[in-house]
Parts: sequence; structure tokens; C-alpha cells
Amino acid sequence: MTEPVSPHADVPPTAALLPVTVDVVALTVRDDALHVLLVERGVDPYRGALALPGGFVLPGERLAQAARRELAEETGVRPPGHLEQLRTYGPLDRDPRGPVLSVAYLLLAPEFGVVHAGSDAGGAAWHPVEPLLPAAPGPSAGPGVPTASGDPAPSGGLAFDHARILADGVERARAKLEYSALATAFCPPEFTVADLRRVYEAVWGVRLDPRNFSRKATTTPGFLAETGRTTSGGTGRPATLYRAAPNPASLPTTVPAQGATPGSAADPDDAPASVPAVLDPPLMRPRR
Amino acid sequence: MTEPVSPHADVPPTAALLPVTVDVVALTVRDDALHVLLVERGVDPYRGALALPGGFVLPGERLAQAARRELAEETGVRPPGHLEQLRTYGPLDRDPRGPVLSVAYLLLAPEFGVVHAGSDAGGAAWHPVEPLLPAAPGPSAGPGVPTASGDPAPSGGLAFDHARILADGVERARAKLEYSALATAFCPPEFTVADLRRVYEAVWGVRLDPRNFSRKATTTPGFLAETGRTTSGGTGRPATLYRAAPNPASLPTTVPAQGATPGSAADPDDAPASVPAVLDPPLMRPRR
DNA sequence: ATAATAGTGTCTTTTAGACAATATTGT
DNA sequence: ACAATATTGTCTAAAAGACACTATTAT
Repeated sequence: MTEPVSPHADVPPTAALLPVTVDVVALTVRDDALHVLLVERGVDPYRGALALPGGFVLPGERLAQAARRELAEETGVRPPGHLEQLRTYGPLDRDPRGPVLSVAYLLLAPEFGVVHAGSDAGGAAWHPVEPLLPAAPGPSAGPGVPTASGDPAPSGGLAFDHARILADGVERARAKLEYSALATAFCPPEFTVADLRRVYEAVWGVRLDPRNFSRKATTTPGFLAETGRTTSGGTGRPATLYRAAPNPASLPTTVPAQGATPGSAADPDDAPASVPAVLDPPLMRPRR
Repeated sequence: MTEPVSPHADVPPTAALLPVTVDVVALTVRDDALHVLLVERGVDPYRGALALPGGFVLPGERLAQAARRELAEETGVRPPGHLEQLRTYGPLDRDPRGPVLSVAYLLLAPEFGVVHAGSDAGGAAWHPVEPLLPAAPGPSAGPGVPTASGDPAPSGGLAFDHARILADGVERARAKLEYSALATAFCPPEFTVADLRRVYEAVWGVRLDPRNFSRKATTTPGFLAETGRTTSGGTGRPATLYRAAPNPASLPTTVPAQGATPGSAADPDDAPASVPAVLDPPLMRPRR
């Protein structure tokens, strides 16, 4: 029998002990545009500013678990979709309270309704990402965000370094659509080829030829599985309904967990589950 | 004047305070094979086992800074090459000492000599990666590592979860060669097309046609810059010497730092520096 | 019938891959 | 001259893209 050991028993005394937050870049496609889930901060620092949903990791908690908990607390629902780790920021010069490490997660999900206004944050809501991203180069485009004067937010109108984290999340999402089947994560369980095309168009900000797209999507192995059913009611010819193909030749996910709590074992969100045989050709490519 | 504030002043008391390590997957190409830098652990846990170089982040230290410090301490030299963040592991079920967060970094570098045997680790040395990776699927290949019996190492003969981290690093490296110009990070400042081809061949484990490769490499914009010089002395026709092209249309690296220590400002290693216009075509592709 | 969207056929352009042929060096 | 490696040229095959045309529904 081992007594409940105090954490960090044998860690060298010179090691830093850092508070760790998780922040979630939750993306969805809504009205043919990419949207991100943001909360209005109800506490300092950055009280009143928009921020990514997130918060501190609790003792004994896993990172992905913390991400899902924060998301649930701040939306009132348990969000669907694909959750994966994005990257880690900090610990210096990003939080006025002092050194804080932040592990960002990326959620790609079909639009889900936001119910609840959390305790320390005004309700969460979907916001179009485009005005929050750094202006594209080339011919100087429209005005960014008016940046309400007096606002302490450093960039893009978001608290902390969240504008940068958002930009990184969007870039990751754009890249993943190209060489993985993850576009389906933005769709409900059953969807049409046109739904899927609108995901690519919104995330990449391009127009794709519906005819060539249809052929490419339906003939790419491991991408779509026919349900046998079709849409009805809308105008025009009914469309075939698909769902995401079941784990296409998934890579053997190294290290399946070892001596851990069996059941909450190795974080499935952290295992690049049905992810990308790297050396396969891209699934989809934007127009040249 | 602000007094030196105690760290974590206003952090909620329920937040976990975690020790954080950095671990570095340092890869190089040596004798036409991908190698990783490993140290033999001189202290518990996993004393005597091979491990990735790394250690605890110190108070006031940045992540990439800690990665470079550990690397320097354990090799005796300041390694060249491209350093980028890989991903974050933990904090549960990965260190017998208790919950520890580990932020892994990836270094892609030309082979550099290892000088020094650090204090808490036997000397660092290059090891071929192939026997350390999980057996590829398909027809069951050769025997992995004999796994010296009595060794507490969980997998691949490496301490902690380092076999998994290594696998993730190799996968990242393989992917990056495909759509970025990072293969040059494995080369010395001046190199030939053949040198570069051997990088691809070693990392991907394939053979590439030297003639088609040469054309592709030299005609891809933003990849190579001619030095005007050529090799000499070797057998055969002298080859043109190239260096990596200077930042090809680099993306505007969001958030250039704000109120930080000017000089050690925003970590350049953490900024995806000259990284991949995502929507560009891949630079190179492995054979089908 | 008309409008609207879904999906197929076919041609053109681009890119990748195979491989002959030429170029330039050391021995 | 011969061996060895570098580099260019040319043809073929595969993939991407443009776009006419057919299919199937609602009104």
C-alpha cells in the first residue's frame, strides 16, 4: 500500500512549478464562414475582453480532460467534434499575473448551440474569425477590427495572446483539410458532398468547382461512406448522404497506454487517432 | 517601480502547479540514415536507460531557451539547426515521480560532434532511429530492439514515454520535408543537390531519382540559392553548391512580442519562422 | 416547362516519373 | 579512354482543372 504521495516528491528543488491553463480554439463553419467560439471575460485580467474559452488545469487532471471541462462549463453543452492539441505557449510575457503556461487545443466541430453563461465568463458565442486574423499581406485589405480604444487587449481585440493562438489554430485547420479527412469533423453525422465542399470553401476562403469536387471527394478511398439515403425537400435533385469513413487504415497509435488508470487511459484526444499517413497524397488541394 | 512580485500572485488557489520539463528530439542524417541524439541517464528514475536530452524548466526561463540550455549542457556544444516545438505530453502517468508536464522540441540539424559528458547523464551520442520506432505494419518486419531484460523502460528501450515522443518527432520531420523547405536544416551551410537528396532518402526511407530530384529542387522557387561555387576533389563532375534560400515569402509572424525583455523577446524558435504557406503545393513528394 | 441543384463525361493543362543523352571532372 | 557523378532533354503517365451535358427533384 502506498500512501497518497505528495505530488512532485523527487523533483529537483530548482525546477519551476508553473500554473497551466488550457485554451481552446473551437472552430465551426456557419453561414459559409469560419467561426470561433469566444467568451467575454468576467474577471480580471482583461475583464470584458473577448477570449478563447479555457482555464486552469486542476490537480490530477489531464490536459485534454481540462479542455473538455472548460468547454463544457463555458458553453453549457458537451461539444461534439474533433479535439486535438495545438501547441503550448508561454510561460513568460503572456499573462499579467505572472508566468503561466498555456496548452492550446483545437476543436473542429459542426455548429452547436451554446446554452449557458458560465460563472466567470459572459456567455460563449460564435464569432467570424476573419476580422480577428492578422491582415493578409498583398494589397492592404479592409480595416481590421476598430479596436475599441482604451481596450487593453494587445492584438485582434482578444485577451492575452489569444489572437496569435487563434491564428495558429486556423492555420492548423487549413493545413489539415489538405492532407487528412478532417473536414468531416465540421459536418453533422450525415452530410452531403455540397456540405463538405462548403466546409473547404469557408476554411480556405476559396471557391471550388462543385463538379470536380464531387468526383474527388467520392472517389478518394477512406474519405466518405455512403449511407444509402438521400436528402429530400430542398429544391433541386436530392443529394446522396454520406458519413465520414470509418478509420481508414489508421496508423498503429504507438504506446497504447501502460500502467495507467484503465478506462481513462492514454488520452484518445492526444493520440493522433485516424490521422494522416504522412506520405499519402493530399486529399484535397486549393486552386492554384 | 514594482517590487519583484512573487510568481503566481493572482492565480486561483485551486490551480495545479506543475513541474515542466523540455525534451528534445534532435535528428540528423548520418551515413544515409536518420539518427537521434540520446543520453544515458545517470540518475533515477530510469537510471542507465537511454533517453532524449532534456530536463526541468527553471524559474524565469522560456521553453525554447530551456531546450537549448539542456541540449548545450548535455552535448557540450551549442547545436546548429532548426528548433521548433513538437507537442506537450502529460502530466499524468508518464513520470514515476508524479505529475510532470513535458514540452517536446524538435531539432533538425546537420551532424554535429558531441563533446562533453554532462553531469547527470552519460555522454550524448547519435543513434539510428529505425530500431527505436514501432515496427511498421504490413508484413511483420525484423525484430525490434532486444529490450535488455530487467530494464524498466516501457517501449523501444527508451526511458519515460520517449519512444512515443521520438516517433512523433520523426513523423513531424517526415511531414515537414514534404511541404516546407526544412530539409536544408539537415545540411551544412553549403551543400549540393545530392546532399539534399540523401536527406530526403534517409528521412523518408525511399530512393529518389537523382535526375528528377535535381530538376525539382533547383526549379522550385524559394528553395535553393546558388552560391556560384562548386565542389571539387571528389570523383565525377563537380556539383553546384547551394545554400537555403533566404526566407521565401515568409508569413507575417503574428504578435512580434510586446512588453517583454527586449533582446530575449518573443522566442524565434516558437515563431513558425519561414514556415509553410499552407496552401502552396508540396515541395517534394515521395514516390507513389 | 422552368428553375435549381446533383452528378457524369470528356477534353486540356499541369505535374510527376522513367530514362536516354550530354557534361565535366579524376584516374 | 574510362569511371563516376552532375545535369539537361524528352517522352509517358497520372492528376488537376475547365466545362458541356445529363439526372432528378420542386414549383
